[in-house]
Formats: sequence, structure tokens, C-alpha cells
Amino acid sequence: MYSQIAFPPSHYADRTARTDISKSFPPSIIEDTQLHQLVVFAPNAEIYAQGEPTSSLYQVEFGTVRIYRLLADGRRQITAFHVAGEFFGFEADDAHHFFAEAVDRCGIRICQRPLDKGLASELLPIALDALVRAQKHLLVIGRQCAGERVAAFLIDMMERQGDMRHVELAMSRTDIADYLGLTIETVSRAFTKFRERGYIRLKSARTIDIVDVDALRILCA
Amino acid sequence: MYSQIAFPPSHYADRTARTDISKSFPPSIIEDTQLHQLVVFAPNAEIYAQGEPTSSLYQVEFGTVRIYRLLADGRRQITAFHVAGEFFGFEADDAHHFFAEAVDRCGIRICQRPLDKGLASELLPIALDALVRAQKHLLVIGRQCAGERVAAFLIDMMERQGDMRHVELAMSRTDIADYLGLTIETVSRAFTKFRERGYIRLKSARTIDIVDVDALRILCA
DNA sequence: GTTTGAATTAGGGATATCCCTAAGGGAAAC
DNA sequence: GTTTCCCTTAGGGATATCCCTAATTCAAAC
Repeated sequence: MYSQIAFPPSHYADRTARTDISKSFPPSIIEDTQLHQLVVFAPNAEIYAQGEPTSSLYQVEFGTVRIYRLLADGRRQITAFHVAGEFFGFEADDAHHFFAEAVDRCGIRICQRPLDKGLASELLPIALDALVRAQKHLLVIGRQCAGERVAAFLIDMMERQGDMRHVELAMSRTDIADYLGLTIETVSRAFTKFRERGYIRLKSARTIDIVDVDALRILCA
Repeated sequence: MYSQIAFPPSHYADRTARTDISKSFPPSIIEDTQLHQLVVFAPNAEIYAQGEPTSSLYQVEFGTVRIYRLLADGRRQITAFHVAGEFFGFEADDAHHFFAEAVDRCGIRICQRPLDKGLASELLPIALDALVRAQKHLLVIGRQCAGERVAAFLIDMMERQGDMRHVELAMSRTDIADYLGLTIETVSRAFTKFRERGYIRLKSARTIDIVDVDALRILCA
């Protein structure tokens, strides 16, 4: 299954960390969820790998998922993070073109439902939304400097977490760097600069208060 | 319609360069093409603008189209080029999120057909293919160096033009730079280096023979 | 409370790419 | 044939980001 890729990310993903908790559910619920069972993944567990046959459709119940691709020498680009409620993993053909891993502990609903026309009309807006997101991210990575990229990332994360001027980051600086096309050091420096300027407050490296939203928004406009 | 964007690209697009040639067709053909009329655009003519209401669906009949987005200060990221046969311009909601312009003279079939379930199942694989393309391009822009990006671009163009070890580029170095997240000088230097190494032969700046495909493939692997 | 290990931040030199200017080349217009 | 204009290529200094090393912080394990 890995024949197409040079370096399978076994050093990243923990294939033993998968747990099917449907067994602990009462029978009636198992019945209901035959076609979309809930599976819990431990942090850094692999959900699927590039080259694997497509399994139809995944929805995040809780936690955060990273979608990524690798170059032969190990360079990684995370193309998307997915949080609760979001769908991912549907492909045009019968094989996955990307890797998907749990960032933190997360629950995934896996639907095996066949792709009929009804499902297509449901999936199309989701796919189109993902397309717009990816293309907007191209602008960030292709044309914005480090500070602007990190600002855009923080704003995006804040809005997806309810716009409460507060962000809980599930992912490490390495993940952020690989998402933004930067190095971990550059990401860290951007955070430090934002803190020094009073744009953000770091309760810990991953717990962030957004003090000056406007400053960040102007930066990444 | 432009209220959302800071600098409408009037300096790029020529809005007067649009021609509806259906008038010159015999009546029967006009009848047949009521729902998907062919429109010819002059080089650099605007096909649609960010913020405009969605028109359903576009298909390239001949020529090349660029899809792009702008930052407030004018920085531009081309997210995709589209050539004969390819679809573009369908959006999740009722407004365009990007600009579309003719690169060279090109004919576009514009379908006004309403979005029913049958169309959704046709569109979904196209949208998913576009999504995969965009996400793969993220890896190129986010993690590959200038030479690798240009090599990937040449390989991609060659394969889309029939894999004949020959490429006819419709777009300028500026367009290529804005597609690859580089400057025009860096793109030009990459071409020069490939020529010096014997990977390519430049009959003119836009007419290219691929001499050593493998070298280019290894570069961007 | 201490130890351990991973993640983050900091420091500083190296460098790929950017930025600015200008020369070269090729197609269209005159 | 000449001119004009735009696109492309070239040169070289400037700089943001990378790369490598090391200090610091933090959380988990003992």
C-alpha cells in the first residue's frame, strides 16, 4: 500500500493507538451506527495513509485532525486541520492522496455509505468549501510573510473556536510551521513578537488570549 | 460588487474585451446553446470578479484561464490555470471568491443550468479533483525551493499538454511567478539554470522542449 | 520533590530569494 | 528598415527566513 511513497510516516503515526469504542455502546446504538461507527484515536494515531483505499467519509466528533503530504526527503506540508463537526477524507478516486492523523485524542465518525446521487448533493457544498479554504490558504503561503501567516492562522483558529478572543491550540509549533510553510523557529519568533507588541497573551504555549484582534486582522488583510 | 476588496484589478483585466460570438452562429446552434453559450474573451479579459454573483459553471473550450486572489497591497496569488476541457467557477455559495481572467484569447462555455442533484453528482468528482490539485500545490509552494517549484510546474504543464516533451506556455513569467509564489526574476533564473544544465531547450521564452524529463522529475519528487 | 524528556524559545551566522535597476530580445506598428 | 513597447534576462546588494546549537520551560513519571 505504500509503494507510491518514499518514506511512510511510521515515525509520526502510531498505528496501535486506534480504539473502536462502539463495543462499549448498548446494542441499539451499535445498530444505529452500523454505517457510521465512532472510532477514537489516540494523539498522533494514523487515521488513514496516502495510497490506502478510500473509506468514503469521515466526520470529526471531537478533537483535531491534520491532513498532510510528504516529500521524499521528509519535508511535510499540512494542508488542513479539521475540528469538531467538519468532514474530511472523501476523494475523487478510490485511493487516498493524503495522510490523516489525530493531533490530540479525537473521535471520528466513519461512514461507509455508498456514494449515491443524494449523498453527492450533500457532499458538493462541503467539497467546494474545502476547495475555497485550500485556495485561500495558497494565497497565505504563497504571498504573505511569516508574521502575516501566523496572524492569519490565529484569526482562523479563533473564529473556528467561537470567536471568544481566546484560542486553545491542539497542535505543536512543528504542526503550525508545517501548516504555514515555515520553520518552527520562525513561528515561535512570530508568537514572541505578537506578545511583545501586546497583540496576544500566552498563558502557556498553546493557551492564547487574543488582546488586539484588530492588529492581527490588519496584519493579514 | 467590489465593496469587499481593496484594489479591484482594473489594471489587470480589460472588461471591454468580451465578445459573445453566439450572434454569429446560425439560429439552430443558438437554440442548442441557450443554456451553455460560447463566449470568446480577449487576452487579459476579465471573466468574473471576486464578489460577483455566481453564474453556475464555466468550461474552457480553447485557451488558458487564470484563477487568482489579491491582497490589499496588490500581491497576487494565482491558484490555478485551466486549459481546454476543464471546468471552473462553481462556488459553494452565491458569490465568487476569486477572479478569473483569460490568459490568452480563449473560448468559454458558460452554463446557466440550475444546480440539481444530477448535476451535483457530475460536479462532485470535478470539485474533488480541483481540491486534490490545490492541496498538492500547497506542498509545492509551502515546502519546495524555487528550482523544484519551476520543475513541478513544467512537468505539470507538459503532462496536461499531452506529454510530448514539449510545452507551449500561454502565460508570462509574471503569471508563473504568481502561481508559484516566487518573483519573476527567480523564475527566469530557474529557466536559465535548467537550460544551462541541458534539462530544457528554449526556442523562445514560451516555447520549450523538455530534453531531460527525468532530471526534472527527480528535482520535484 | 526530583528526574526525565519533549516542546518551546533564544541566539547568531548562512543563504535563498527578494528588491531594484538596467540591459537584451522579439513582436507589432509605423 | 526603423521604432516602439513589452517581456525577459542579468547583475548585485539587501534581507527575511532558514539552519544549527543551546538555553529554558513545562508536564509527566518516578
